[in-house]
Amino acid sequence: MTVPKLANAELAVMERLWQEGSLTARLLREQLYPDAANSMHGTIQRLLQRLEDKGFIHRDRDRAAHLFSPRISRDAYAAGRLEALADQVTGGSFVPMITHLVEERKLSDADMERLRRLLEDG
Amino acid sequence: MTVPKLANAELAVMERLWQEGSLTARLLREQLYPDAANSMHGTIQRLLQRLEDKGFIHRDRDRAAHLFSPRISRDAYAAGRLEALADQVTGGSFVPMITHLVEERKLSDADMERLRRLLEDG
DNA sequence: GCAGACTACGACAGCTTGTCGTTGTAACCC
DNA sequence: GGGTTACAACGACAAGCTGTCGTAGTCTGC
Repeated sequence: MTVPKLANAELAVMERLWQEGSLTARLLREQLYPDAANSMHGTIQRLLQRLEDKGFIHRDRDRAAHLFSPRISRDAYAAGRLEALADQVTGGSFVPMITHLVEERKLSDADMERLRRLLEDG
Repeated sequence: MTVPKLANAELAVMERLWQEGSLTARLLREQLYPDAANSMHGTIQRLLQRLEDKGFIHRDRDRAAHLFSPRISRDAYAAGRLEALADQVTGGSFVPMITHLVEERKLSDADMERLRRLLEDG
């Protein structure tokens, strides 16, 4: 599995980092648990450490309060998980599930059009 | 989450059912754990019960040894999980991750061509 | 009505995840 | 410098899920 799966709380942290670019642990706590106790600070540290271990974020140690930023974009993560899904279920090919989505009309007209243009360019 | 996630052992059972159409617990055990002890029979029953609870399989009680068959196709499962992934990460849209796959050239020429034809027809 | 095969289900260990407490350390203010 | 505040590092743990196993009950054919 090239791109590990993110757990819920980990994903919530990544959401903030994808949105803001980079944040300290304190800012993350304020955004994710606005009215929570200080104990949440340890939780954030734990989550950040695990995210760093998994290679999802970069830790800038230059300042006293470390600054965290994503190492992988949201789209790259989504695409990586899609690859993992394809490997696990459809022998590595994306076509069967996309076909199914099209047949079940789960794709909006706008999405269909965007994909058409994407494939023409490539 | 409309389509629940399958755990590893559950997916292995579904693989057999997708391949064979329908099987008894005994045949599943023989295929999945060829040289295992009889205790595995209880394991299979447990997995089948959980799969039934989640709505993945149909249990035919007509015979003494129940006959199990998929309620959802492989492609429908894959597409359902893809939907869940999109909902969780990219706000419900599939385009960003597929775009990323195309840009990173993770799609083979054959896959690209198949998708082009798929979108033209739709 | 007995043996063999099957179903139903409680129990549990291993793992992951989210949370919390503690300890050590760096910055800052007086 | 001493005290205070904020932060990093990390061990511990409960809860949930997963795969496994044991056991008790049930059905079937002979």
